[in-house]
Amino acid sequence: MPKTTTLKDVASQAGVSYQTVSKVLNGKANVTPETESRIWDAVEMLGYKPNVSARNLRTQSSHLIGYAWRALDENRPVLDRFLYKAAQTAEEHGYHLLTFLIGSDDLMDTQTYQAMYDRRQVDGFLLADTNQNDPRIAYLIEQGIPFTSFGQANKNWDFCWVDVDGQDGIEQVVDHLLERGHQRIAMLGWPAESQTGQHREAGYRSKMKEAGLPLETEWMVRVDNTVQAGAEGVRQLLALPTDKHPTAVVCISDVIAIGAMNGLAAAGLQVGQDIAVTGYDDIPMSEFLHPPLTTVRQPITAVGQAVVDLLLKQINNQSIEQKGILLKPRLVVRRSSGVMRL
Amino acid sequence: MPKTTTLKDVASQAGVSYQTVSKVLNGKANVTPETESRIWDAVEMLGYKPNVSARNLRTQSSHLIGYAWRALDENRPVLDRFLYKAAQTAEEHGYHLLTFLIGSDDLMDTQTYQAMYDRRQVDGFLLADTNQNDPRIAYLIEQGIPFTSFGQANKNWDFCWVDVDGQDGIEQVVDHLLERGHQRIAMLGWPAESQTGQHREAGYRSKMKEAGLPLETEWMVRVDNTVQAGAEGVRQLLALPTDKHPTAVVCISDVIAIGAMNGLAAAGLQVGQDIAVTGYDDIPMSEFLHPPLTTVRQPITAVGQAVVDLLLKQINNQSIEQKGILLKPRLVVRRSSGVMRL
DNA sequence: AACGTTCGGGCGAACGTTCGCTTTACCCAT
DNA sequence: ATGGGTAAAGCGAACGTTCGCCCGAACGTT
Repeated sequence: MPKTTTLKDVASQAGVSYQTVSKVLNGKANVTPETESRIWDAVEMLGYKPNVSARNLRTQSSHLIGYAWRALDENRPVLDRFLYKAAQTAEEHGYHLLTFLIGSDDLMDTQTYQAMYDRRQVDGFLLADTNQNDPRIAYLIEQGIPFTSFGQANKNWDFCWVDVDGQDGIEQVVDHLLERGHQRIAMLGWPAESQTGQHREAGYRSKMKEAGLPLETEWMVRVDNTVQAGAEGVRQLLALPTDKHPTAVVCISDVIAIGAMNGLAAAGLQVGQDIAVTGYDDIPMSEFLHPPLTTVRQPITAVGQAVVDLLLKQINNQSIEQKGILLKPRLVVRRSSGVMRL
Repeated sequence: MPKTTTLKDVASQAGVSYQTVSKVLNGKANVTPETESRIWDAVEMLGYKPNVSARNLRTQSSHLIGYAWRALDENRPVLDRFLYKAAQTAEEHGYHLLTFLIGSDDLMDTQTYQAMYDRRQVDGFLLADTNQNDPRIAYLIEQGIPFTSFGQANKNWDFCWVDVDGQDGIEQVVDHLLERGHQRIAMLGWPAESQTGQHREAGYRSKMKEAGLPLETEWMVRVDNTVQAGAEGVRQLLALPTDKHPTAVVCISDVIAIGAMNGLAAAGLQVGQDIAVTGYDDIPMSEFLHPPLTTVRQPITAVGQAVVDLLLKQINNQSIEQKGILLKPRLVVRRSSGVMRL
């Protein structure tokens, strides 16, 4: 193990005190240009890199952002993109992402967050997959711990979040289907607890209502976010009497849409021709499905960046002009929503 | 900001010196049971949590494992499972995963690893998506920095790795297809640089040879790991003269298999009936494709665990009985490999 | 000639641990 | 009584920084 070089090594090389080296490195020094360059030369020569533990101890901060993985679910493609951009933004500001695991036990989970923060292992948290009344959020607010969430929560809570306007996204989808002449539009949504699901569902309801179309309860099917559940969902729709068969199925995610497309193909229907299917997320594969999937693209990288920006402002006690940021998604039309035969 | 409680607080509460508290907490103390319980009570009462920065500074270790994200590629489903289990195993030993980003510039990348380690920000690294002669591996070996990789590399290099026997996996696939009577078996592989791709390809070659079947060069198509490329791959196969059309397509990954299935469906072929398709990875969706995909399931969680175990042994200077671990995958038969009509 | 000011840089202290060595007190054998 | 041994806990130092304050020299002013 090669001896690690410290400030003192650099100092004796440059012929100054080690504290002066520290100041120069942090740009807080008042030194002659030649002393400064002597110091930089020494730093370069010895390949000095500051020891983060020492710095963290002194500055009482870890320059680490905690992010908890709850489980490996079907939403990973979205979360991965989110995390990637978040990590990138964090690094631009000298921070890194620290991963830890939580389960599904609310009490235990908040304790995990608490432990991480109490030990000063992280300076703050990033949350995703939050629910309405998420106990983690309640806890973090109460403790005054810096955090930002991807996703809204209880309207009465005051905290930083970034979200994509799911209602708007589905409204764009339904508008698109209405334009193509569809009237019997069904929706495969998520279980009712899901807050994100509720927002997207609201988009479906509002546009159907606006178009003067009936909100048939049979057309609103709630399923888990898996391919299998999507296939099962369309099976339910196809079990309806023929005059109630939808001509379009709005799916709340691409994963479900893939299941729906499989299920419809298995029933002998040509997606994009006999029936329209739409998704949500624009996962990489969507473009290359058979047929390519009409879907909604969320500005995930913008979310990742905004979330980290907001978090760092909290950590560094900077003023925050706007605590909640709602971004608009964008409809991506492909062949799965076909052309309606009128 | 509530004042953080330190060893000294606990000590004065328990009426001992703070160093004694430290010893008790680390199980290195020689104290009367009653003193010990007084200390534990104080710890409990004040909710004391050790400050990791201070501990890290003192012990010269960060209890952090570095993992670099190279990019968001189609292999994420596998890497996510790997990472999840790695994080879990790490936590069982008091370590956490620290994420950082690298690009594709070899020199810059090794510098990033170097910087992370020199600052003592991490105690070691986990690598994935490695190539033959990966410069990161060369660098880490040379510097004597602890690391373990998911995937082998240059046979002449001496380092810790865990891998899944890709040759064996594809051999199982080909055996399965041969049993079903297939003779005209094609393969969609990865670009020739990919070491993992080479291993899997070797499985194809060896079994074809063993069965006395010709290795037609047209049946070996190399494509990128995307759905699109898979579809393009089968298009090439279908462009062959009819008597050279394969009856089975062995795909090197599920992602490519999905593309292949799409491409075949688009050409009017019934996968699992007119032609067999197999994948590799058993991504969550495979089971629910149309038809369900015959594929190879890798023991990814075992890999994640083994990789971390090996790394921690290096970090803690424990003896390592075996530096390279090769695990066997398992064939999962579903309907996409159909039943050959003989 | 005596006196502020400014510049360049040194110095001590502290962040919260861990760890090895010392000290105190007590017990027992001589 | 004296000494040796051990158990229990204290003590000093160190890990590598950052930060505020102090100090000496050089300078110009009255």
